[in-house]
Amino acid sequence: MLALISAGSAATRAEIARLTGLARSTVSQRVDALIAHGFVDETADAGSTGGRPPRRLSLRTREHAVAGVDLGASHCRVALLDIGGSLLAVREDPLKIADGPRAVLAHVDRTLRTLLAETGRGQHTLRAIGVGVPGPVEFSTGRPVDPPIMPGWHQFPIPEYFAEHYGVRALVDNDVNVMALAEQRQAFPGTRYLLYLKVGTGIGCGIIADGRLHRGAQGSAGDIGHIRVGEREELCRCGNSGCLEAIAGGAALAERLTELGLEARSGLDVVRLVQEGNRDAVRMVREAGRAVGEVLSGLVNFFNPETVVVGGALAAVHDQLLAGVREAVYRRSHPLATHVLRIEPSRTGENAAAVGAAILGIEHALSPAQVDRALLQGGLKSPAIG
Amino acid sequence: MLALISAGSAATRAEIARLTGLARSTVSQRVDALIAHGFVDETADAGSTGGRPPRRLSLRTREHAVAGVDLGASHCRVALLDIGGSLLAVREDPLKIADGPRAVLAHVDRTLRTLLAETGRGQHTLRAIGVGVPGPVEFSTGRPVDPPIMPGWHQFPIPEYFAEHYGVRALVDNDVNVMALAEQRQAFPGTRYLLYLKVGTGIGCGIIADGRLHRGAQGSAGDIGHIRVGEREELCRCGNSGCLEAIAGGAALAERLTELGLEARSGLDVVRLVQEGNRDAVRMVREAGRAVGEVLSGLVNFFNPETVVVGGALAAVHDQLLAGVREAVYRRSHPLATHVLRIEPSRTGENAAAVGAAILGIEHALSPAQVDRALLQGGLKSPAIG
DNA sequence: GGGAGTTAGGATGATCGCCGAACAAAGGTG
DNA sequence: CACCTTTGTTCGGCGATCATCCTAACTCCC
Repeated sequence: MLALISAGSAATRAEIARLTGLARSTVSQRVDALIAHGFVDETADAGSTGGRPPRRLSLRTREHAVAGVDLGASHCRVALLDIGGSLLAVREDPLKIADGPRAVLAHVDRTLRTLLAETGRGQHTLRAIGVGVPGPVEFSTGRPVDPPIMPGWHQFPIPEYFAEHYGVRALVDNDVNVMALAEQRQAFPGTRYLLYLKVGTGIGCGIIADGRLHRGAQGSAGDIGHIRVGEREELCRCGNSGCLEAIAGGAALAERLTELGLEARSGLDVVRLVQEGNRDAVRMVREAGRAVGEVLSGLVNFFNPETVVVGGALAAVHDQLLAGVREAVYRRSHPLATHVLRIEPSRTGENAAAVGAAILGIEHALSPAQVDRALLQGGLKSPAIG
Repeated sequence: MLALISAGSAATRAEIARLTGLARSTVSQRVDALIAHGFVDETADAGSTGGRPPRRLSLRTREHAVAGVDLGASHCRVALLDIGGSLLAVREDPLKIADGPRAVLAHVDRTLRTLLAETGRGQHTLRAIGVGVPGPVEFSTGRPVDPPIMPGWHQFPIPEYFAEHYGVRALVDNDVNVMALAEQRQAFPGTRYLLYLKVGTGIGCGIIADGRLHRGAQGSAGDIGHIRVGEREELCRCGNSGCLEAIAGGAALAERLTELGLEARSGLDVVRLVQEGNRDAVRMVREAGRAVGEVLSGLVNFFNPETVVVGGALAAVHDQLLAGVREAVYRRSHPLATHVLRIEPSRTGENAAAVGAAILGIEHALSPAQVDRALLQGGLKSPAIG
């Protein structure tokens, strides 16, 4: 009872009927229920096309908000979206994730309350929370699993924390996964097979297969930072050598530029140098692109995606990076797989992870099961009917 | 109206009710319909457990057969299975696929009629045909797409051929895909994420994600034979160098053994030499295993499967091959991904592709949509009722 | 060997979701 | 102003499912 959430993309009763194939009467019945329970609003009439003008339906965005939390190694970004997917407010603060879950989540809690207050939304309008973390997570329980850069977070029950404070479900996933989700849902809605490559300090990959996130058996899918490139011997912090991350990761590039006597502590510095036209930095980024492309060419053959999106800090200089990536991929991958393949820079920008996390929350809140549950419970703040 | 096909795994009415959560009355009603239309048989009572003994239900295997066709570069294997998945008969003949679709399909047609006759099944009992071919296929239309070793097959409408001759749907897929399907359905039924690695003349990979075949955007997923290994420079027939297939494929190994003065024309000869204890051959297979493992370790990080199955001609010497594969994978892959990872030799044997193709047919024939259609059409040869 | 208890399967009336047809509303068009 | 088009609503009906009750068939134990 509810494929009708297509109202998310705006529709009238008659349109829904045509799209879903349901009888107009049935659609009316269900829409009435949704209106009565405060999920949907009837806005003004739209123009007629020769007959009675339809009444437009829209999600009641004012009363249904969702939060997206992007936790990085040294930052914390919280976004507030309405259930229709519009960004209402964002805030980023520097914050060491190594401070541990209690401190970090308390900060998120404070920030979220501030954002709710600033946008004039009551706490009771929050429907779900999505969280992206920089490490492996068991999605079903929302607990990090041995995350290397998140000391103290192993098995910490993040969803329980938010359930206590807000009484809503929290969905926790790897940050690269939610970025892939944001990119696919917002920039490439028709694409069913998409890879999101994040080239930042480290290198990771979010996988959309058949329109859904692929997390793999243990939820560690997409961990491509430690795939070996060629016969190279660069030492990696993982203990192996020749890892993609140790060759093309932002941290590795910065380190090598420092050895050349340049001022570079992180991937951002590398980007700055490239933008300033430093030839060593440009060469190095292009080289990194080739290394990424070499690994990617294998993944393209294996996975056969329609679209590869390259994001992360280094994607800011995508002219240089993508040139190397494309070069390697088109040289090595099978023509059938590259024939219609698109390799493009990310379009979602710095809010990608926070928005992606929020999308996780939105899709949960709008899932048939959740909506059914809400309807059965007599709605939320239903003006009429119980 | 029909999750009940679990009868495939044998069940009684009461069991079905418990498993599906449906009311016992509802189950009875639907089972009656299936019996009336000849899909299901009521066999003898089973032992009681303290109450009325249940009546066992089983698919009416005598009246519902499915064919699986395995087309190789130089062989053609046709298998006849009943709808329950039991192998009734197989036949393999040498046959050059390069003879073109007309000649090959005519041969399949003759073989299939022979098998039906030999097993005493009428042609009208055939419900579907699955076909595995050694090249890329657009699954939805069942047409090969620029298959390199199948001259004359490009865009040939295989399903139409069988629709004409038998009036049933034919499902055509890449041979590695159907082998992966056979392995997952028969040997690892609980595994949701599985890779099937075929190491034969060439090297390919079938992918099961979330329990279903992953074919990718253009249906070319799993084409890993031309992923580059290290910095090696072996020339490959694809025009590139360092391809996995050119290093570890059976054809490449045979060629190199020939250069050493040994008698080896194909992967089978390599296997024979290894079994005879030839040290060069053993070393070479182990080396090939390491090359395969190096590529596989990347795929394991990326895809995070539960199980990797190694099949194909060279898997006959899996002691040597798997040793190399495991060595490379456990050295290079992330612990989280390899923690519960199993790397095992294929269990399905030489009938894998034919049986997998037949499974494709069985699952089609038992899909709710197909069963509904059959029920609406008044059954097939229903003894009573119309 | 005959009840008591247990489990399987069948029959019946009620309920729920959905559909189709008729109808009312609201606007165009000549 | 009559007539058409399109939208949305009302209402009776149909089919699938469920809960309940009932019968069948068997075990176990006194």
